[in-house]
This record gives sequence, C-alpha cells and structure tokens, in this order.
Amino acid sequence: MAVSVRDVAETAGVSVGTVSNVLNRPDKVSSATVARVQDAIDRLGFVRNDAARQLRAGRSRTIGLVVLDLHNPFFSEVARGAEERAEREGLSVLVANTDEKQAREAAHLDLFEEQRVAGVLVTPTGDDLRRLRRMRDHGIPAVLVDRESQDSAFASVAVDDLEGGRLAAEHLLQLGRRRLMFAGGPISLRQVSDRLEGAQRAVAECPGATIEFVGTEALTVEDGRRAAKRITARDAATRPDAVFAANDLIALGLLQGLLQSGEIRVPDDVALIGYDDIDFAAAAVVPLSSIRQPAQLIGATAVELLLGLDVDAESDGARRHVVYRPELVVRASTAG
Amino acid sequence: MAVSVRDVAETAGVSVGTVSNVLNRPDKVSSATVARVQDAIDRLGFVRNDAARQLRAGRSRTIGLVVLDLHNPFFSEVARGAEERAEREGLSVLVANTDEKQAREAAHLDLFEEQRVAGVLVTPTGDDLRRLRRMRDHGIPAVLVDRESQDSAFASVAVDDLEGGRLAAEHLLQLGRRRLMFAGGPISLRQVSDRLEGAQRAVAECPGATIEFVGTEALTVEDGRRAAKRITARDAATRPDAVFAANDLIALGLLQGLLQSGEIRVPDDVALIGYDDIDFAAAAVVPLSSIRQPAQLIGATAVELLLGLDVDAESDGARRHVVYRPELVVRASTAG
DNA sequence: CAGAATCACTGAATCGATTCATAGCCCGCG
DNA sequence: CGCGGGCTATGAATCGATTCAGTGATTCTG
Repeated sequence: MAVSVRDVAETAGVSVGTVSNVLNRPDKVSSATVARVQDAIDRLGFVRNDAARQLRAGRSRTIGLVVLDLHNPFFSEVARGAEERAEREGLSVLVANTDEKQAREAAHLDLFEEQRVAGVLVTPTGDDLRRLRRMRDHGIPAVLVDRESQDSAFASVAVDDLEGGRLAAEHLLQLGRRRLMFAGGPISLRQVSDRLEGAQRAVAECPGATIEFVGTEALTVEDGRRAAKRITARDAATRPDAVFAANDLIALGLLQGLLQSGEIRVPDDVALIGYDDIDFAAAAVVPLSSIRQPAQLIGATAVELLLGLDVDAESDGARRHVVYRPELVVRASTAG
Repeated sequence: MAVSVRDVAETAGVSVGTVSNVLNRPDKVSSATVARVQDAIDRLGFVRNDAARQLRAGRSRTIGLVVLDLHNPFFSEVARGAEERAEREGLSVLVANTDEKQAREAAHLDLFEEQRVAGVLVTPTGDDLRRLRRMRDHGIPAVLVDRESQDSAFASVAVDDLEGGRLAAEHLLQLGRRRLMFAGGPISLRQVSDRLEGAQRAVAECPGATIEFVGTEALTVEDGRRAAKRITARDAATRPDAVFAANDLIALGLLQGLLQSGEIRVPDDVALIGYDDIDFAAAAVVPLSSIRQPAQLIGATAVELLLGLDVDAESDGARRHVVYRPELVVRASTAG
C-alpha cells in the first residue's frame, strides 16, 4: 500500500539516490531520467513521506505559533500574516491556542518540540520563559509576539501597550470624562497590565480624574457581558462615565450588556473604547472606537525575526526587538 | 545536541527497548527502572522525536482540517469543536485555509498526505473529489464538512442549507417583503448555491414575490460592502426590500455599506438576514437576524465520524451522513 | 593522446523511536 | 529436584528519504 522511493526506483529502473535527486535537485539529473522517474511516480501514486524526510533532516519545515485565543480576530490576523510570510519561505505554520492557560501553553510547546519545528512564535501567557530557554538550548529559536522581551535572548515583536493605554485614556479625558474604568484580565497578561498602566499614567496627569480596575477572567465577549452587569448593577451616580476595555471583544460584550439594560446610553452616559480595532468593531451597534494594532504586520515580522535568527547569536539585539506604535481610531462610541 | 533514546539508555544503564517501554508502557517495566530512566530523561533533557516515531508508526497522530476561511468565526468555531473532540482522543488538529481557492485546497491536501495524517476533514471548494478518493485509496480517510456527500464513499456532516435558505426567505416573505435579493458567492460553493436554491423555492411558492441574485467574489465583509454599493447605486424604486446574505460576514458588510449611504434604513427600507449566527451578529449596528448552525457540534461530529471510519468499509452509509437542522434567529434587522 | 575535469548515476549508511523474538531470572508446585 | 510460567529486560531489525563517497563514461585541454 505504501509506495516508497525504493518502489519508484525499481519501476523506473534507477537507484533510490536518483529518485531523491529528481525530487530535490532535478537539474542534477538528465531530463530523460527525470521523465522516467516522474512517470513512475505518477503511475504508482507516490507521495513523499514527510516523517522520514524530517527524521533525516533533523528539523521540520514548520513554524509553531502559540496564541492566546484564535477566536480573537486580532490573533487570527496575526496568524494570517505569519502564514503568508512563512509560505513565501516554503514553510508552514502550525497554530495552537492556549486559551490563556499556562498548562495548555506548556503542552503545546512540548508538542512543537517533539515535532522539531523550525522555531516558535509565542505570545507567552505569563512571565515564565524557562521552557523557551530550554527549547532554545535544544536548538529551537523563539520569537515573542505582542510582547516586548526585556530578555535579550529572544527576539520580539510588539506594539507599545503603554502608549496604547495612554492614547485611549487621554482620548477619554479629552472628552471631559473623569470617572474612568478599565475592564480586562487576567492582569497577569502583559498586554492587560501594560494597557492599564499606560491609562493610569495618563489619568495621573489629569487632576480630578480617576480610573478604576474591573478584572475579567479572560478576554472574551462573554467576559465583557459579565463586566457590564457589574456596571449596570450600580447606582447611576457611582457608575463610570467612560470605559476602556482591554480588547475589542470585551468592549463588544460591554456594549451589548450596557445597551441591553436600557438605562445606559453609549456614548452619552458611558463612553467606550476598545483595543485591536478588529473588523467587527466598526460594524458594532454603536461603532466602536479602538486602538489599532498592525496585526498582520506583527505576524509577518515575527516570522522574519525567526528566520533571521541565529540561535546562538546573542548579538545584534537592537534590530531583533521591533516595536510598532498603536494608533487611535475614533468612532461613535466616544463621540461628543 | 540532539539527545536520543540511545543516550538515555546509556546513562540509565538499560537498553533502548527499555527506554521505549518506559515511554509507552511504563507498567511493563519495574518501578525502579522507570525511576532510573525518568531520571536520565530529566537530566539529559530528552524530548521524543516525533518524526522518528511517526516514521515507525507509519501514521501521524494528527488530523487535517481544511476550511474555506478561518477568518470566518463560523469556521473557527468548527475548528474549535474539532480540536476539543480530537484532543480527547490524544490527537491534534492541523488547520489549513483555502481562501476558497481550489489550488490552495489541493496544496494543503498534498501536504497533509505527505504528513500521513490520520485523516482529513474537508469543506471542499468545488465538486471535484478525485484527490480525496486518491487519498482514501492511500489509506487516509476523509470526512466532508458542511456539505452533504452524495458520494457514499465519504462520511459527511452538514446542515441542511436548502432548509436554511427556505427559512430565511420565508421569514422575509412573512414580513411582507416581495422584492428579495440574495447576495453571496462564488456560486460554485455548495453552501451558496443550496442556500440560494432553498430561498428560490420559498419564493416560488409565494405569488408576486421575486428573488434576484447578486454574486460576490468571496464571503467576506469586504465583499459585502461592495455588494452594498451596487444596491445603493440603484434607483430607490428598483432596490430590493429585503436581502438574504449567504453568510454573516457578507451581511455585516452589507449593513455597513447600506447605512453609510445615509438613504437606506435597515430594516425599514431593506430587511437583512445573514447566515451562521456568529457572535458578532448580535452585536452589530442593527442586531442581525441570522440562520444558526451548530458550528462546534459540526466540528466534533466530523472528528467522530472520522475515527469511527473504517477506510474500506463502504457499508453503514446511513449513520455516516449526519445532517443538522438550521434554526432561524430573529433580531432587529428583520423586525417589523 | 594522456590526464584532468565534468557529468550521470549508484547504493550503503544514516536519522531515532518502536517492535518483537529471545533470554535470563525467580517463584511455586508436584 | 525440575519444569512451567510470569516478569523484566535486551538489541537487532525496521520504517523511508536523504546524503555522499565513489564508479564509469564522456568531454575537454595543453
């Protein structure tokens, strides 16, 4: 059933080495032979066995991408960017979800290591880079995605989340809002804590303004809806007049929840701004203001960093840490 | 650098066979030996080489999933369902995008075959199942996803798209609308043509009602926006009074485009219904009516069919074709 | 025209985990 | 004491593509 190079070689009347050459370096083989071998391949329906090839090569032609949540269109954009870039290099990308859970992140990294991937692109769940270090020691380079690494050992692509947080908060303050709220979580995610901190700094510079933190379990639409309940449950007087959501999914959930209550108008009573500027943000009930990040570019850059990466070259730190700037996108949810 | 079972065996003072047993059948090995081997594994930082394992096994522990568009939340739900189900069986899922292009579908299937995946779940782009047949002959079973197979050779999970199309159209007709339009494409996609045909049948049963077809290149938000332009460019009198979009992405694009024009109100001037009921449909500017499909369940069922599938058992056709029923979800975009 | 260089091809060795026939050991039972 | 049977462990053979030193044959060069 399984057709191997040996079978092909036999029916073409050549050696296995020649078959391999036809497959990998057709120019090294006379065209007559190429034709004979091709014919045998077609007749037998031969398909290369990638496992054998990889075993010999010692390395696969695949890149592992570990993201927090593929359901977040932001990450699926990142994935698309990475895939397109990798494809041009003849590599494919394997995508794994962590659902923001450390255990799943570890399990997926283990699987990638077993597969001897050419490298991994990771949005780390926590602050623990030990496993990545071990993988690097085993010859598997890593690039941190959507996260600046203080650690010079790993290249990274990120967007300045402090700046993004500041942009969002400053925008809300300029509207005259003073009782800000930040919704998102878990705070252990760097993205979340940095955006919050950026916002807090902006608020600190504005006398009379406050910002309150409401934690969520994760960064999904559902978590946003739950956060909305906690807001609507309060007295109108103690409610925030502006909410900055850690990402657009949370923001969309909040929007639904707040409007559903019937008492709260957006942006009149509560201004709302999200983060990521996913496609659906513009199409929301109240079109959502957001902080835009160049998602595809992030994915593509990560791949480039990975490929330009010499595992044991600790040098050239400068060009191995790319930081993009976020951009404010104003829509109806923060109008007026 | 590369640590192999041989190295582990050596430092643990046992044979390679024993190391393999510790890895795969620890109960067959005395606990003292297990401990010694484990210790060696930890000390050396040994990680199994999956390529070697697969080569020996002749088959990988991975399932390939080929979908039309991962950016469509419907498919990412399907993927999630498949992943969760597969994980319980100790399998992982590789996801590949076709962007609705035949060539990409073929390329990805080839890659999957080279990897000797345990099976593939496919939403075929066209009607050509030859490649799938060849793969089956090579021992790689396939399950058709979101598509009924007339072909008894392949198991399938689908939702009745004729029924879905009918549901959507009947709903619009019940609102009193008579000049219907269907927007979507390419028509070569079974999902598109079936939904259209279901709608046409409903329209045919309603005297005085018509349905017009507007094709799009693909099923994205952007295509929806473009379709909207073609509607807004017309005289008010010749515009449809209801639009049925082939999926929610198209519907959301249409919605944005129609509202942007300023002249058209939804649902007053044009009622709008989508398909899939993705999460974002409920959060749209005008919450979107839609036809719901059990996305995760489809993914999970596909995996089950695959695993229960004996490649050369042509029998038991009945239980190998699962068809779920779609469900109408009414929201503001078709109110009144 | 000898010797060098080029070309097309060969086939054994290799990657690393798993398998399986085999061997050694110990215990218990007749 | 001896034999069967249960444990535990062994290590050569295997999966299939690739590599690379080497063989012949042909063409080139001074």
